[in-house]
Amino acid sequence: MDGYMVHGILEDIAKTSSRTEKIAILGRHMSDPVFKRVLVAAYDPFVTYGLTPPKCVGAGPQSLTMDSKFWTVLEQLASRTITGNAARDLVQEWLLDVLDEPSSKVATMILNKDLRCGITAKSINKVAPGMIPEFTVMLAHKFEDKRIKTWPVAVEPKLDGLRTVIVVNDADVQFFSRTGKPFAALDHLAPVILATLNKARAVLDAPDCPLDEKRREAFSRMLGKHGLSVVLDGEGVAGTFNETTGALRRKSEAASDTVLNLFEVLPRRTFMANDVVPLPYTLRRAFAEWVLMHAPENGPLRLVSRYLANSPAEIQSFYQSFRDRGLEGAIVKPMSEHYHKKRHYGWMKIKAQETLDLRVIGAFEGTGKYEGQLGGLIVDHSGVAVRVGGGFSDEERVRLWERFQADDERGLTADPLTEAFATEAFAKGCTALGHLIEVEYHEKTPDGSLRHPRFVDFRDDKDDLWKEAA
DNA sequence: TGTGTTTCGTAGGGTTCTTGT
DNA sequence: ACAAGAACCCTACGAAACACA
Repeated sequence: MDGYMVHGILEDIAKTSSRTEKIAILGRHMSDPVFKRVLVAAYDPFVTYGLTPPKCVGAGPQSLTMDSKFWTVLEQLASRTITGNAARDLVQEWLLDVLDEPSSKVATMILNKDLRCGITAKSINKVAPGMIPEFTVMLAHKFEDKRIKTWPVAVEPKLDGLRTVIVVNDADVQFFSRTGKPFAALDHLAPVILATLNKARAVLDAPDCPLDEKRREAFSRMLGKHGLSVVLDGEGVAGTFNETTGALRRKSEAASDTVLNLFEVLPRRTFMANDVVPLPYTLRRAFAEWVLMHAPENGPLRLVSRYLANSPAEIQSFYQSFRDRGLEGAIVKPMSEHYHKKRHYGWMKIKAQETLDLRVIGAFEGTGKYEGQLGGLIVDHSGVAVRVGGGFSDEERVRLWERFQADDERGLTADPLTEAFATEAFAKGCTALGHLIEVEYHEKTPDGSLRHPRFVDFRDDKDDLWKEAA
């Protein structure tokens, strides 16, 4: 197979909107080494190339085959042997002068880490299990009380930091983000983790172990039959959210003030090899409590607290008490649910929803499938221009982009961040600019912007200027 | 050497379409 | 008919790496 054929197959996959059909096409070509290499190069999340390729179409002589030197170029980019302008120039040369047109297109898509045909690692792994490495953890859905079948449910505080997953295999301790990227800034916590686990192990093995035999057996298996073999899951917190992201990503120094707020201690082999760790929350919680009993007091390892709620009202009151303590929200966990390595209703989050009515001062075009449509609206939030890019339906993106462009041609001259802007927009009959929209968001950021802003609706009804005109 | 830009990563917010129950 | 899965848009912000004056 060569670049021409790969490109043809990707076009076939792009053409059909049916997922089963996409997977069937993938399956027909999965045995080809070039095709496989393209898929892995594009979708392995642990390989990145450190640049955005220039938009250019090749007219060179070479096709992308197994022997192509382009694979070497990719390796050099991935290992950052070649970076910066040198990387940019080399890539441009390959895309323009070396590779032929279809191969150049495929190469560009690889560098963009997106083959533009409606597939990702999930679909590929369905056809060829394990081909694309995936690192997944359990995530929470939004809270819905109809999901609760039995009471009580566990309610835990939700902390605002970075998800941290710690893999312990004997004396080897590694720290990962929720997507499997290493957190080297936490390596200094390995000794305290090992000490805690070893202490727990010693108590289990002692003749005067306080646990009954059945429980001792179960905990012993969960801790690892031979040596230590567990995965700890929790939230790393080092100050505010921004301080935490900074500290944990920093390579130059250890994140020494980090507290690991742990909520799971899972058997490592089961975690690594399966999509589900088939142990009920109650057992996992009991095990985590018992393991972390052996952590040093007031040290960096903490077990997140847990409360039991017997009604939706009790859940809300726990949530409110967490908010009053300055915490981000609550996680609700039905007691019999297993640990699923995906977004699952076994965990449900409750978070604050704030809303504001803000004036539209601009707009921007979308990218990808939203090219030529609205990417988002820009609003004035007490002098700070905030980009609101979520919450629109596809239809609204088309309509609003047209409205904005018509407004744009009216040639507004006032400073967008002043009161005069709305007056001028009104005088010139704008249909988007100068109007109020309701924006939902998570919180105000230290810079006076909004975290996770999304569009709700136009609110001319709340705006004297436009209300009178209507 | 300092300043600005790009890339990548963290966190999160959504809509749309297909498939499975 | 409804839920779940998958794909793919969008945000703010920090660190690192690089470009350029």
